[in-house]
Amino acid sequence: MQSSRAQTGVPPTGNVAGVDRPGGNDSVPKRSTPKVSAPPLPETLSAAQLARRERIIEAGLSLLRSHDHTQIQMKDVAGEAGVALGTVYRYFQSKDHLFAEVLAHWASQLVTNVERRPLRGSTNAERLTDVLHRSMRAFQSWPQLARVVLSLETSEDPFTREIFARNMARNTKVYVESLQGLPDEVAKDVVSVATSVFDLQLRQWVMGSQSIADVYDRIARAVWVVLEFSERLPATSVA
Amino acid sequence: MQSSRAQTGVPPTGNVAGVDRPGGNDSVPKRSTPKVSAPPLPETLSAAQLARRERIIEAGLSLLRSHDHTQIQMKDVAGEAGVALGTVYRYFQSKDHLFAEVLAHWASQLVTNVERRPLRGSTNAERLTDVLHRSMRAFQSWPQLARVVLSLETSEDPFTREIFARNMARNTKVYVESLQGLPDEVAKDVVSVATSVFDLQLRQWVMGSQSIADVYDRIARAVWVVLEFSERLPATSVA
DNA sequence: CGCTAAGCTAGAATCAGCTTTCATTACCTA
DNA sequence: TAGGTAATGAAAGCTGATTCTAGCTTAGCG
Repeated sequence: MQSSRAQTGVPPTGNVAGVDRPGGNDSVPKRSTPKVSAPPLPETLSAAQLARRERIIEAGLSLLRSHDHTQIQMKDVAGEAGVALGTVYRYFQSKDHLFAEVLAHWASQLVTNVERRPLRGSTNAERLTDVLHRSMRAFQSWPQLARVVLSLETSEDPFTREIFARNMARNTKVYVESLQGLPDEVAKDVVSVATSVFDLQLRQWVMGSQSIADVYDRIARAVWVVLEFSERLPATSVA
Repeated sequence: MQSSRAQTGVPPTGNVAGVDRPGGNDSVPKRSTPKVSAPPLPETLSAAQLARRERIIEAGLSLLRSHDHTQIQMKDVAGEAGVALGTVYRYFQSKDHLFAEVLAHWASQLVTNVERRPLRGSTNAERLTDVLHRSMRAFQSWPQLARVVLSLETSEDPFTREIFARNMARNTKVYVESLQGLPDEVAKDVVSVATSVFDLQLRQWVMGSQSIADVYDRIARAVWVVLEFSERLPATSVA
């Protein structure tokens, strides 16, 4: 189930073992059963249940149209989906998990959408910029979702992490595909940098410390700086 | 006081006006005075008060040695500092605010430290990589602080944002200074990208989805890719 | 020196929301 | 149609930040 966290040099989390509380508080470990039963995998559900699950996700997505996810309460989602609160928790481990699924749901629609119409531009830089700008535009038309992303980026919930990782992998794939004629290694590096820039710009925009115009500009600029160099490394020079 | 948030195209926060709750819940606004009085500026405090304030910050920093900030409760900090809980709130608007100051405190020590010993490397790429690696190493020896950073990056608290912005400006300055002979515009772009990469790598390491070795590697690689290009733009070509 | 407001302290009380529980009831399959 | 699983509704748990209260202390001042 859990995927990552199996690397080298993982930082000491410091919260795994409930050793001792800071203050004079000498409380007990308190490791009550973290969760009796994990939510069933979607694959194992009946049609009716899948539908119900879907309904819950769409309810969440729908509520995000007009409300920040921090304002949306689980009971609201349940209500909107026409389902009992407990039912929501049958399908989703936590609020984070639910919204991670919501995000994935939305993103998967987007990707097919992006794939539908071909990328603009004749150079790698132009194409990569185009994809990044498209992604940003998507968030721009639904800022609440951007907030969800930022919030989930630091979620500890394993389900959330899993979904999130899958999501990021998908994005990376799309980005990589916008690059042609580059050695795999180089393409990977370029995409890694592009992703970083996108991430930070998204955050700064959402947090209100950067105008959307600057965001687009910085993304374009970053791509330019990075790619124009990389394309000179291999023999094949563009333009 | 507040600095940013005055740009163009700020995204609709959606949580400013307590219009209507999603569900059928027709609760009242409940906007009791959000905060009667802001914490006094450090400059206006007596020596004894400054000392007390300092003591609180150091208590927070000290507790971070062995505990994640989410595990540290305000009362713990108060206890560690030998101060009443209410006093902590006299000096700091919120938990976020407190930890932002803790972070700033730590960072300011670091910076002077970095400035003390000259940067290694004869090229811009080497020097920038060196600074970034040093910064990362600092976090590596104190992962709890990295977590604080990630958490504060999305804090809404205006005090926190302010402190954070100042911090980031300081970092940027150090980074820029590692670059020599580059047009201002280019240097800015390079640093912007470098910062993004650093940020994402820090997050991925802290969240356990990237080994620390890979983190250093990716940073170096990113700098290489970016800088080796930029240094070819102006007349002066290195190596 | 005596007074007074502001600063402190120790605790207790609020509050908000996610999560969990539980007694029922509805549904599906063998 | 019995047995078991899933869903419902309502009502607690629970955790911690934040706020409030009442009684001391202390520094500055006339």
